[in-house]
Amino acid sequence: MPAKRSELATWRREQIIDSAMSVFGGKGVDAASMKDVAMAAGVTQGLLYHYFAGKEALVVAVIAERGFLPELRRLLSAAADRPASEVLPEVVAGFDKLLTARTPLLGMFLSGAHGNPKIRAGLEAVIAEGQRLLGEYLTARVAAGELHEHEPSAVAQMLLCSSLVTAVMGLSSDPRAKTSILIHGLAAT
Amino acid sequence: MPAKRSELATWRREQIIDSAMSVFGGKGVDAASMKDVAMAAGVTQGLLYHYFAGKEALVVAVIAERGFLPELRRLLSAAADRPASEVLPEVVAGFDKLLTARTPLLGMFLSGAHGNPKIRAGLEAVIAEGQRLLGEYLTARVAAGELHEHEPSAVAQMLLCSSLVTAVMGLSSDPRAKTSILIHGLAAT
Amino acid sequence: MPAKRSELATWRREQIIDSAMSVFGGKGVDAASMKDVAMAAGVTQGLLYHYFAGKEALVVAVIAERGFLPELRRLLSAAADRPASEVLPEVVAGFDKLLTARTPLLGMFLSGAHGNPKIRAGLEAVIAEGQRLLGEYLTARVAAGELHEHEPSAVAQMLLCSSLVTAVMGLSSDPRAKTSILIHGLAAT
Amino acid sequence: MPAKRSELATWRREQIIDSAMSVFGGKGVDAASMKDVAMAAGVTQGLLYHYFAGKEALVVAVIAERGFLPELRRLLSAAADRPASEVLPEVVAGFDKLLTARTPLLGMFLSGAHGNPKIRAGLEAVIAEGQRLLGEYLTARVAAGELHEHEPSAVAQMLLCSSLVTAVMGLSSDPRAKTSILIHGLAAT
DNA sequence: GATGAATGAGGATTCATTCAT
DNA sequence: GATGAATGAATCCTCATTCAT
Repeated sequence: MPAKRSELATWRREQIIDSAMSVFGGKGVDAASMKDVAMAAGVTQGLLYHYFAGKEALVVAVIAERGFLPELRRLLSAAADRPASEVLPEVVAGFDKLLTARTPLLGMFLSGAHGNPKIRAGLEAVIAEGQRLLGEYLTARVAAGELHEHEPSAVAQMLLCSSLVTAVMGLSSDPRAKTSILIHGLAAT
Repeated sequence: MPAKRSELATWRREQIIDSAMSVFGGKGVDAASMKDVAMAAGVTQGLLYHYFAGKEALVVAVIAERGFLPELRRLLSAAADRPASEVLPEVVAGFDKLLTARTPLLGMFLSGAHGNPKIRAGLEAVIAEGQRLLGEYLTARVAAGELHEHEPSAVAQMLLCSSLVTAVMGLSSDPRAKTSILIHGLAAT
Repeated sequence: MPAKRSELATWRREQIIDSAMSVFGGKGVDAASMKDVAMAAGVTQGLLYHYFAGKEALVVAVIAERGFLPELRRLLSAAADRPASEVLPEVVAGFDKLLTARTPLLGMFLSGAHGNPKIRAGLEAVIAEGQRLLGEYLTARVAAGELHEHEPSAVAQMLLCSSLVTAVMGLSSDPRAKTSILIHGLAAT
Repeated sequence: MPAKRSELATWRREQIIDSAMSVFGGKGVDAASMKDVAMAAGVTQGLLYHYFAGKEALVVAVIAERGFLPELRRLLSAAADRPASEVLPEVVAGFDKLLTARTPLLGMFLSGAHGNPKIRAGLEAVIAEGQRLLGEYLTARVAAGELHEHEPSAVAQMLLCSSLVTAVMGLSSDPRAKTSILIHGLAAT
């Protein structure tokens, strides 16, 4: 709780966003009321509207400022010259960790993606960017002669979507098994 | 609209369930009001409560009577003696079709899975059952010598989760590419 | 459950009235729904309206056909030539028993007396009649020289009202103590 | 309608409680809707829930803040050394006046005592306390030699219950007649 | 910056009643 | 006599939002 006025303001903002994320994530965006958020943040309802134009703006702020995208980019900026057998398990494990570390946000995506276009856009961005970045890496490995020609988006989908669903549903994911199968295939001999 | 009274009653029930599925799927379970459902079904709100105990009961009825489970079972009861290279693409394509054919239900799962335990249970059942059935088939193919030893649940997750997410998000899925990669692997040579 | 049609009809009527009395008494007239009554009677809602014009008519029927009035009259038709010291305790004890024996009806009076004029009328009738009958007896005893001149309605009120309230509230009543005090007075010597 | 904000708030609260008391008393607690209360108080329905958690909380507030108990206590704190022939008529007349002065509250008790445990508790408290206080006084008069040994609760019941019922039913009560009979008895000579 | 009183529309649900079968 | 499908109005309550203080 900083002393300076302007710092206190931004601190309050962050505090509200954090509370909003956990409340929205906990009960679902629709089911959560602004009163819930206000109480969780320890402020009055009125103050919420001092910092955010409304509920939707608060949702957007949570996605924009707590979204997975920046970390996802860093995670998938895999060194293009390291072998897939090393990089892929790392990437999948990292993505799993990223998702489970911020389950409330994932809950927001799950519950709000349908009705709220803003939330949906946030979810779509994550998937599209993940698919793109992972695809780039795979293409590079094909060029390097490690992997043979294939449809990179299919691999990206299989990897990222399974992480997404397992995180959302609380299932266990096994990055090593998945990547191993993908690289060596299932066929005998 | 049948003539006999008892038939009309069951017909009404079905009609309400269908309307509920599309309304819930369209706006999300939380955002959709019982009034919406009533109007979509062309009945009064009161009648909804003559057939269903409440909103939740209606949701449960939609899941129970329009759920993917029966068709999923039929779909995945793949002949254990046919090769994976044939069966897997069929299964994935079939699952894709099954999901996209009933997008409203998928929307319900997406929007309601978080807050409503009943919906979540329905979604979990679909995933668990799919994983189990597909796993059984793969194990049989390992025994038959077509595939080498592996973790079947990892394959099932990659296949089914990617179908799930692509259907939900309206992305395109390529069953043939996915299964081909899984069987032959990505590694060069 | 009699065989003949007309008997069955009257039997049903009684059955409905009994169920209505206990349901109305149990939850209060307002809080009890016609559905509650129908279920308690083991009939459909529709049939209720075959026998009674509506909820109010059912309430009136319960009061008219299960009311305290007939028994109250029999009870208070005390032999005018028997001494008050004998009659009064009998009467009060009898009234207490009458009230507690049909608590549901008492509950109806309590909960419905205010809003529903019909119920209120029923309650007023019981009180007025009790006051009148008891007053007559007391006047006779004054004439017989057993009691001195007094206001009979005051005695009736003290006796009957205390029975009413104690029955309603589930308190214990002591008829012998009350009547003894009334007859001999509280004053020392 | 005070100027300061905090005063206005408490004023509103009182105003709502008053309106609630008269509305609940007028139509009965069950029959009266929150809308009725809101209109009577000249506020919107929503505001009711700003001040009170719900209908029941409002009922409880009315009983707690407008109940008879405080005044009843003051009334029955009769000087233990004054003779019963003086005190008793005063007390009964005072109780009569107290009850008739706040008929709406009495109506609430009458109509709501059955279903609502909170209301019932309020009514029971009034009766129990009245019985206790009056009993204490009578015991003191026995000790003073004015009255002979007797069951005080029987006297209290006869006095208070008859006042209660006559007030509820709008009957006339004659405090002097009642107390005179109680003190001197009915028996001739 | 911060409060909380106030609003008005909308939510799920219940209910007495009717009527075709 | 009996059924139960159907109605529409009413009920309690919640919510996002505004604004004077």
